[in-house]
Amino acid sequence: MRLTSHKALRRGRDPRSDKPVFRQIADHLREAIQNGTLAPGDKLPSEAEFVAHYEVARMTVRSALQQLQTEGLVLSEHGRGVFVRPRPQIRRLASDRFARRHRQEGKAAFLAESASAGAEPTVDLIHVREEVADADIARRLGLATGEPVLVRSRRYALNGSPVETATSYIPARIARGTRISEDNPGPGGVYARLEDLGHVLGHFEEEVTARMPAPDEIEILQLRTGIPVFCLIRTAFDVTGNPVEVCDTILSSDVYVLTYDLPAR
Amino acid sequence: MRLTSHKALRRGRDPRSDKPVFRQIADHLREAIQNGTLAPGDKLPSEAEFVAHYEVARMTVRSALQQLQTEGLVLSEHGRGVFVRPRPQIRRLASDRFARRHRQEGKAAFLAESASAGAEPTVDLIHVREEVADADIARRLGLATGEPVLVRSRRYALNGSPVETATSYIPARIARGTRISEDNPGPGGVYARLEDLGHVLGHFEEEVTARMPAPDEIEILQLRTGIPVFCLIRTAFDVTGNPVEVCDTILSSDVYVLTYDLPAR
DNA sequence: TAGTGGTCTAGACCACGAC
DNA sequence: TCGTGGTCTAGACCACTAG
Repeated sequence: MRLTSHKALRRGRDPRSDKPVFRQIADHLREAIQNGTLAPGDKLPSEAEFVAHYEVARMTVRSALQQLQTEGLVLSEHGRGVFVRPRPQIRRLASDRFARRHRQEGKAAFLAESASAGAEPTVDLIHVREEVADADIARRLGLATGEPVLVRSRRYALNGSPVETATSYIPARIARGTRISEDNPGPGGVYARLEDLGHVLGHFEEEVTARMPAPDEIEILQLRTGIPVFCLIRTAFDVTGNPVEVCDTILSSDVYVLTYDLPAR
Repeated sequence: MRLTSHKALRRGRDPRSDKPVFRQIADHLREAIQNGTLAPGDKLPSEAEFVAHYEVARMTVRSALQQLQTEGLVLSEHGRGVFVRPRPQIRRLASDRFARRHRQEGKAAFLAESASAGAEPTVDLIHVREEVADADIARRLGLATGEPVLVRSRRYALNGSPVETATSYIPARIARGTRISEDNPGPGGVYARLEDLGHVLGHFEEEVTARMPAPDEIEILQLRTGIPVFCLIRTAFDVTGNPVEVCDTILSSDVYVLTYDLPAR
């Protein structure tokens, strides 16, 4: 980026504006990013260059850059510089992604979709254990208080970048002693095993919320500042209407577009 | 909140931690908020009190508070103090919210849901005009380039607080000269009028993304720092599979839970 | 080693809110 | 008026990256 002259900004506030100086600088840069003057991946001028150009203190420049960072427009790399955030490859999650026809191809949902998108999927951080369900999970699964559930946690990555964590809860009375309790539940995943066991799936209910990530989520998903997460809580019901599984998923929101089909009647 | 003594934090960094001081302060406060020591609505100690307690510069305290603000945990009010963010009343959007049986009650979706939730709904900022569709809208509506669309913009509020903006795009060849072009489209809303005109609705496709809001969105939805927005782009199809409307909706994510029903087959 | 961003200090003046 | 947070300055030292 070439710094053009903005005399009005020098020596304190622009008299034509009551906006704080750091906001005016942030607005300049935001506009440059949105109109393409600064393209994704481009390096911004250094803080020192901004200080010289605008004739302000370094903290004022940093406030402007911080503002853009919390908007998710730029990212800073210690020792390298500040860059316009590149747009990651987008993953679309379709509402039919748990349809039986997909399970019958023998692949779990994540692996099947990734393969078709041409990215290299990996799964790690698998923990499988039994616990007493917390109040919310127990309510969703219709469990008695104190009833045990099987908890399956895993993290999914594409081309080495984490994109999603998921934690499944299955009543222990269903899962105990079956392949669902093993690290690898086999072809088609947990849902295929549930159907093998006679719990034919009828439908799913999915709740979607969004919020800023907690520090532990930033770490596990390697998130950048300014990127919210989607929280999905999905309940699987069998054909008789009984809940058989709850899955709590955290998605990095810059990677995902969720698509749903809604009925008109 | 009563400030307990944290000698380890005084006089610079805790030698047992390589975390920056402002992060340690933020972590303390985050924990107090999450374990309930600081309840929603509570006032935090003033910056001056933190400065005296931790024996750090004011900017260090402000960095910690800024951190919590971008996480959406606290909000600051100029001249009053910093407060633990109160949780607003939640609205659930169900996937059957555009079902015909709801339209037939004669109410548009937003008003019908709000009434049942006991909140006072208002709609303002209505603009109705004809424009040339941009590339994305034209693609979704299957329009020729340059073909005009009717654009309907409005903002919805509950009990005086804005919660949602929506912009509808309807091909002008369908809407022109009908009640759809008027400010008040009549009972049941635009969808009811489309069906009156013979465009019987078949289904909707909804795309959900989340991101940090742009400054104009912060203003129009009166958002606080640290709250992402949902972006919904919904396309309405008639029973013959032709798109008849696209609706672009921005939701404040701390007010909404989206719920969807997914098929298992 | 030079340049970058990350943290921190110790002040200053201002704008807003409550009393 | 006084206490609050908002902005800004002019430095300092540190940690990371690159050549």
